Amino acid sequence: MNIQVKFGQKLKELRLKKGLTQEKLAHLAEIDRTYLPGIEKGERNVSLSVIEKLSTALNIEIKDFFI
Amino acid sequence: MNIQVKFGQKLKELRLKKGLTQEKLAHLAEIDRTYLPGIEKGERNVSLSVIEKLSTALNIEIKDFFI
DNA sequence: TTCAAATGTAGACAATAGTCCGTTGTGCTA
DNA sequence: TAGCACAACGGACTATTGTCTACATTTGAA
Repeated sequence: MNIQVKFGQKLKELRLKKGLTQEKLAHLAEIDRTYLPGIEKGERNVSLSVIEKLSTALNIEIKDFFI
Repeated sequence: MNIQVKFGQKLKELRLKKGLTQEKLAHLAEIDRTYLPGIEKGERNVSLSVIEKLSTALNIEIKDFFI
C-alpha cells in the first residue's frame, strides 16, 4: 500500500477518533475544506507544512501519522 | 523551530550517520541532487513522496524522521 | 599549494500542490 | 417526503514543488 493511502487512512482514523468532521478539521488545520477528501483517500501528495497543520489541529505529534 | 528545519537537520544527521554524500543519497532516493541542500537547510517544503523516497534510501522508517 | 570531491546557488521551467467557487450524493431523522 | 449535516466531486486558478543546466564555493588530503 502506498504512502499516500496509508497516510490518508491514518488521518481519517485519527479525525474520527477525535469526533471531527472533515469541515471542522479543515478549519482547525487552516487548509481548504475540499482538499481533505482527496488526502483521506490517498490521492494527494501532501507537503510537510500540511502534515504539520494537520498534526497540530489533531493535537498529536507528526510521528503518530506514521506509526 | 519550524518543521522544515527540523526535518532537514534530522535528514542530514541520518545521512551522515550512514556515511552518504548528498549526491549518493540523492541518487539512491531518485531525487535531484540540487534539491537536497535546500531540504537539509530547511528551505524546502517536501512532499510525502519525497519523504518516502528518502526514508527508503536511508533504509529507515518515515517516523524516524520525526522522533 | 594543488587537485578533486563535495556542497551550495541561481535561474528557467514543467509538474503538481493547494485554493476557491459551486454542485452533487449519501445517509439520517422528523 | 422534506430537510439537514456531512462527504465527495469538478473545473478554473495561483502558488509551490521538484528538475535541470551551469557555475561557484568549500573542504580535505597529497
